[in-house]
Amino acid sequence: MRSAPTILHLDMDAFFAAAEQAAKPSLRGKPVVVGGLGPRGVVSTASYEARRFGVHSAMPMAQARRLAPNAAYLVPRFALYRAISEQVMELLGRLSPLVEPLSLDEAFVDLEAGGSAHDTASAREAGERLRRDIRAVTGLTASVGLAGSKMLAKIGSEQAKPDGLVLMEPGTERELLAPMSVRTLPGVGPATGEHLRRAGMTTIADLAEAGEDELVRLLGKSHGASIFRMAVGHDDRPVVSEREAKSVSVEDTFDVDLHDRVRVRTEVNRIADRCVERLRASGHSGRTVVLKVRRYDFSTLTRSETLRGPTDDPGVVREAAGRLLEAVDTTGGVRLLGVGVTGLADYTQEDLFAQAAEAQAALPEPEPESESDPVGAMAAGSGPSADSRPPAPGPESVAEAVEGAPAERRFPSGHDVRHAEYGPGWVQGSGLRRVTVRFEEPTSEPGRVRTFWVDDPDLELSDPLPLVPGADVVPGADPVPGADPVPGPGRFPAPGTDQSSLPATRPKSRFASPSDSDADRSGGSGSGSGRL
DNA sequence: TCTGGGGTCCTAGGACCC
DNA sequence: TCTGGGGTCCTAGGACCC
Repeated sequence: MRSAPTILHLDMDAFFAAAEQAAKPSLRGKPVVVGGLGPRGVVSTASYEARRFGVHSAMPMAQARRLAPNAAYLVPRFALYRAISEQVMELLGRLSPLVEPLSLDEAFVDLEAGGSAHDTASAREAGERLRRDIRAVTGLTASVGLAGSKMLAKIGSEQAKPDGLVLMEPGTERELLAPMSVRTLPGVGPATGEHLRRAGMTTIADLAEAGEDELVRLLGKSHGASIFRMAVGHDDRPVVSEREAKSVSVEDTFDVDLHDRVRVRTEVNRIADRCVERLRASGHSGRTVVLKVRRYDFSTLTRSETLRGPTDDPGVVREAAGRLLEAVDTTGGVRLLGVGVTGLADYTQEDLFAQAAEAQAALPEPEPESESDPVGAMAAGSGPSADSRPPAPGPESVAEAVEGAPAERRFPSGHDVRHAEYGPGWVQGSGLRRVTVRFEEPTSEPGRVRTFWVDDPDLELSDPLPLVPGADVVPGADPVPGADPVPGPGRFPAPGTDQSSLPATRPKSRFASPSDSDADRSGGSGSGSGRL
């Protein structure tokens, strides 16, 4: 709670979908839906054009397709979003050392702590300048809320959407909040909202009037008290830049329910390995292993086991998860499996027993390699399909590959490719061993579509291109002495300078094997298709 | 063609300990 | 010598957020 609106909340507009539209000229102004494309996928982000059809986040993809059959459907490309996010976070870092990222596309900034604003006028100016800079550097629009507290800044950015700025003058918070729905408050979701509605409270004014005791009685001590404080405009939470991770987990929903107990077991092993990979990558070990099982009827249960000490050994985590699985009834089918690790130690430390075991094994003759290779460990237990499992979809989807055939290259819908002759483009759809590519790039005119065999040697997957030419350089920014002007890891790869500066790639030839099409009948499963 | 994946925080009961 | 109290850890589940 402060007397000047110097807490800023930034929220990128329809982030994933907007990033895809910026990367793919033919999708601009069109409905775009990003999310899981499998039979059990849900929507991550819908562009504003798609929202007009009623499509929104968390909606089952099947429902979205019914509502907006002509939208473009794309899988998320986190590498791209991360690269953009780093550019944005870098801009925020120029405003203040106190930046609290909430996700790839959202963050709080304490402008006062950074000396970049001290009153209403300077805060508004900083917010508008930020929006301009984000647009210049990323090509995307963002919304900004400014207020004297986190809660109000966040409500402000929500109201500002899309592409706007809302500043809430301190002192006016209670009257601003009064008429709003209880659901506006962070922490009031469907369940709490329904609970409150049954108690006759629908607006924030109702909450303030009810009083703290009543809300505590209704919602419990912690939740009730915090909701009451928010309802009367009190929120003293500071912006904190460093937050320690508390858990790491990996989960998979299967395209069809698993019934075979052996298969369930091997999937648990696979998922445990992936979880440990991530655990190690984060520089942690953990003490409690959690198994999550969602059954055919969507009922979900978790089982956990706390070890004697933290571990980052894939074998130890596998075995714990396996033991936990023993105690779970899976008859009827398993829809989802997950493995998580909590009780993180912020350093990597070998499990004592594993260490002892290795020491034993090493006695006759030292074998330094034992388990330094999580990928190898992964292959060991996951059978013949350990081959190709690129980032994308559900575990079952490899089944598309023809049996007995050599591992087929996958071209996930929406991903960037480069063709030796036609240059950069993106996968519009694939199936029946064909890939349909639209040849365009962020800075080009909308391009044309061609179809190739998946094994065409001239076609290969490529890294995302920057959305804005020379995007790595922030305009008008004083270079900080000794500092890398580019966000470090995950930055955009250097554009192929020769091609990207040329005008749109214009295919000269009328033919590309095996077929050439302008209409987009890729013959695929329909993924990523639609009239563009 | 119903319902993802990665997280955080809170509650509540039982075990265990002093 | 009626039935203690409080703190901490572990486990399971649920609400919520993006």
